[in-house]
Amino acid sequence: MKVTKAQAQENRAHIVETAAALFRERGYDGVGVADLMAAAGFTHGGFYKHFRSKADLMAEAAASGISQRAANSSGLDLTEFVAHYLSREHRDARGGGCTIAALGGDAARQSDDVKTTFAEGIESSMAAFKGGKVSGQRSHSADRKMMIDTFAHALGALVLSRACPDDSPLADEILKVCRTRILASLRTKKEP
Amino acid sequence: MKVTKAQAQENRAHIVETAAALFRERGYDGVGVADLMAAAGFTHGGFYKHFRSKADLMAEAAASGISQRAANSSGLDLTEFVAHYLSREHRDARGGGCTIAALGGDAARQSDDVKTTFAEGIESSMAAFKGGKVSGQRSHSADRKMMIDTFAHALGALVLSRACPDDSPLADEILKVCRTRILASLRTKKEP
DNA sequence: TGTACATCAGTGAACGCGCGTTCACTGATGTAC
DNA sequence: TGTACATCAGTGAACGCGCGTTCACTGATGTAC
Repeated sequence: MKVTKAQAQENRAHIVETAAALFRERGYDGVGVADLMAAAGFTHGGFYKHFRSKADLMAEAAASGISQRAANSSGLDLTEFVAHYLSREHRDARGGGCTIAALGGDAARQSDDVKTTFAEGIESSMAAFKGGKVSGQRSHSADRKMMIDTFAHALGALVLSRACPDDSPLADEILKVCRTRILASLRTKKEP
Repeated sequence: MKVTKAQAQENRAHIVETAAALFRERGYDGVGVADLMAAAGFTHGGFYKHFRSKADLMAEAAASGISQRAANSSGLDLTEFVAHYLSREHRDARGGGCTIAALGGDAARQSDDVKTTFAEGIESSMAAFKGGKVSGQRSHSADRKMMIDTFAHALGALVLSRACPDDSPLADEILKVCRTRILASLRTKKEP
């Protein structure tokens, strides 16, 4: 059962995307190679025709997940981004959501290979906003600082909210309080 | 080899504390029952004389880790807390640091039992500050909102910084930018 | 206070199981002539 | 264009290994008389 070169490449990409979603949902240790290949529609043996090891795929899936997300939000301004990022929908859809929020904690325990992927992902996510005008900030440096701060703030709110039980009032409270405050802070900075 | 009732209780507590630190360092899946018992100075068989299962211990270790941290920072005001929370020392000492930052992402994938422990931990951590005067906020509700927001913000900065490679300039930049901004924001709110 | 017995924290071998990885095999694709 | 052969993506059984958990056993502690 060989397959067209083009088809093989497509299959590979499909495995990476499936893996990215499953990893976000269940964590790196929560997804086995066999699980993953089955979810992508293959048997597990073929895995090693595409990847050297599971660790290899982890780095690649992280890169894919982050860049896909960056592409999705490239049209938005920071305000719109934050409003969606801290929505209940995003919080409850871990598999389809932000890779850094879903796996950042795990990344801290992974090899520098994976961590480098995350760092690059953070930079390129910020670059996606940098293209469009972010705000009325005076300098490039102030702009960058504001983005780092806003990302960290929103990420923390999402992680904290997700650590609470599913129907917990605290989970919603965190989301709402932080959304309001971040948006207010963005408004203040915009017209100083 | 039986042991005094008091000694047994002490041993149990020691296992929980050892587990809390190991889990923070390596994640729930990164620590085996045998590892853990060896680190605490025992053989693995005795584990089930103290705990029903590994999952049981996970919830208990989370509770222990969070409450210990809350006790440690009960003397500080929010400003001092944030300054330490976003220090390089805290970022690089995951095993001894904040349980929510280290395991919050993993908690999101655990049972509601563990999540409930985290939610209670968040509440009790805030209560530790509520005792001392947090700020010049007018109302109880504004006070609480400010604490939730500040916790989320600091947590996000820590998680984001830890997701970067060990000597990455970005890791330090995130910490510094967010520390400066959170402290500035606390100052603003204090004297309105 | 002293003796006999039950208790149970801790030991270490053993269990079944699922994991990441390897391997011989298949058969359509790609290539050489 | 047609034929013969090499390639290699995908299959599915098998591998060794470490995991969480169980179990028969030990012997000092706690208890009953």
